[in-house]
Amino acid sequence: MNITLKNGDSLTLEEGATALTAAQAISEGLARAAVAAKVNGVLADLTSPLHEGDALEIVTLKEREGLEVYRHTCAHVLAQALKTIYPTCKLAIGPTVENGFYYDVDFKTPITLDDFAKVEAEMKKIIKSNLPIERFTLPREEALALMSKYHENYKAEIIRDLPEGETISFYKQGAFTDLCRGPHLPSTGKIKAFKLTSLAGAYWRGDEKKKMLTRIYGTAFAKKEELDEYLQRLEEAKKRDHNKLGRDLGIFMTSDVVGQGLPILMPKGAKILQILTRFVEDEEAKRGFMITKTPNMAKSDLYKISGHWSHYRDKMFVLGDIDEHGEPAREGEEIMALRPMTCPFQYQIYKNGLKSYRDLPCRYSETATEFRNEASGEMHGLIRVRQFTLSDGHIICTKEQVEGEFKRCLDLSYYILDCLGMRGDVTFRFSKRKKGSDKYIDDDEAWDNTEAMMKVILDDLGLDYVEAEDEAAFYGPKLDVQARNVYGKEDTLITIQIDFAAGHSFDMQYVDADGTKKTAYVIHRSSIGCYERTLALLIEKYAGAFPLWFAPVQVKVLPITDRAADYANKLAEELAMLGLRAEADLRNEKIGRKILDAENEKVPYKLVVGDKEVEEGTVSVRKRGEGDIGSMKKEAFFALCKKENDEKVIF
RNA sequence: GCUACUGUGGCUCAGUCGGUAGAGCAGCUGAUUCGUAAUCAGCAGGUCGCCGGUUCAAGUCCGGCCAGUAGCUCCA
Repeated sequence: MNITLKNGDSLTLEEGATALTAAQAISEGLARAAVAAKVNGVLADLTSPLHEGDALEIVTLKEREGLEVYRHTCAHVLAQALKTIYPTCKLAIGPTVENGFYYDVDFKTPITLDDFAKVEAEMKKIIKSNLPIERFTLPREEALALMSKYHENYKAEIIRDLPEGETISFYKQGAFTDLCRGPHLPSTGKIKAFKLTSLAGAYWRGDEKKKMLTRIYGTAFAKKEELDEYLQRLEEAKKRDHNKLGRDLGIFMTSDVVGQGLPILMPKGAKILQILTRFVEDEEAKRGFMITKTPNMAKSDLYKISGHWSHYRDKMFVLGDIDEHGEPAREGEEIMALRPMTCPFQYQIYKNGLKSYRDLPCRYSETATEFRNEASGEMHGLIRVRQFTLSDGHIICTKEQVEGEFKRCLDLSYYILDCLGMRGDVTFRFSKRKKGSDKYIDDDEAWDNTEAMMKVILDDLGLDYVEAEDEAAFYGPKLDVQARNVYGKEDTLITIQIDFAAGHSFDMQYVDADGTKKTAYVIHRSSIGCYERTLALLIEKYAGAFPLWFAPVQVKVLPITDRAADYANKLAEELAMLGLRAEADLRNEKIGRKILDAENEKVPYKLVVGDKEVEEGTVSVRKRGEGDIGSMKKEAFFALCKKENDEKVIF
């Protein structure tokens, strides 16, 4: 038979040939490197038989898909090892993830990290025996029978949920058989470098009402060196972790007696946030936003109108005793709650007086502190907290204005991300509802219309986005601007949302040109996101070495002896008068020590001044990352520093 | 909230088999006034996260709570 290869060549093979024999026919090296194949564009086992006219592509570990097959097989080896050591454990699922794989297992008695060595040793044994991996399929009933023979009720549940007519395949290696779609390596001996990395709990089928299983994470690479390099990179990344670095640099702290999810911003952290807040408020004002200052709490009445009382109450800090229906526990008691968002407050401003179509779009914005009672296990440094400050804004406009306003919001966020140097670090997510879920306002038509409207806007902007089901707000779809932390975990930085419901629920209307009253649309948006989270990502991005314009201390003046102390103080004052942030280090220490400390503080510029500089009115400049860049007139340094500050230079 | 791990002076870490704590850095005091990544000496600093239990004796063993970390669920 004849098959075609990726490069267009055709290859003649004997009947019954597999992808592996085809690879062997091409070269022994390719056959050794091969881990899977793509037959007519579909990823398949190397052992899968070929047919006349098939298009074949050999997949190796150089390809992403090859590495995934490799890791997936490694997950099966893990499962086999676990079954050998703990025969009573039940296997759930074992897929690959971005940097490795995991297997969810239901253990009779939970295993601990100490057991990893034993499990890894068993895995090595399985790899060393180089067991051939065979695929076979079964009809549904027989598949169920096989799994019940092994007491694998999780697997049985998966089989029952498979659509009618779906092929049910299994992979067998030695005495171990697992339900799996595949593909897999041809034998276990192909695995060269793997490691079990962590242990965690995970709910069966991601449902917190279902049983929590034990998830064992691991990773695998083509070579030992690559594995070591990966582990090394992970260690390096941890050094940038904002939760460690932010504390070391005196940016924030936490206190047991203050409480979980309530970080305390220290002078340096507060300074950075002040700089960012002023910048954002000014940029918003330039773009037509009106600043507001609304209360941090309100009566439950307000949240009842917004829908938060029914959709969000369990996440709110409620002041006063309420029953399970959210009603006062004692008749007549007034129930207040800290605000989880700003929207309903700004709507009150809109509703203060009749609005004309000439008043729209009405753009409100506020540096707003919000409170959300997150579950105790959710908190994480500055990324996930219970009290946070957001540049929160709402645009109330006509339906026709939604598109233009939406684009303006994204423009502003782009500008801010550019100034922070983060534009290249973000990805976009179009967050939609899940049909039929009771998490969302029940109005299919409005949802369909609004999601379609947002899609048109996103496509028109040519945005490269991923669609995510079941990620919308309860009142409408969102465009989420996503960023990753140092561990690769993704979080939402900025969000722009279209709300079709608020206009109705809050009765926000305007008088149109024809004299009739119409209901307004609302865009919820944040221009920089939550400041605490943004700060966390900035700490990690720059490893604490912030660009000059938002560095808490921009210049450190280092006098060599007491004789230069007055000059150093004067320099710091002159810089302050120019709106720059400078400190003089007047400690009785040698210059080398002062430089070291300033370097560790990650100050962008250090000015070394001694008798010579005092006499000449010069400064000897050290630039962070470059060292001594020579001496210059103090005015020349002021100009250079001011320019870098005003132009918001990013490096 | 769930699973696993962690918690010793401000920071980084020692602390054997249970026998009431040790170092370096930082801090303070003094000396030194020094030219580009750690000057020297001395001093002080800890109810071992908190509460309870076992024990003649607990930093060490057990339980509960608090806080931190990774993951799940949730989410800006």
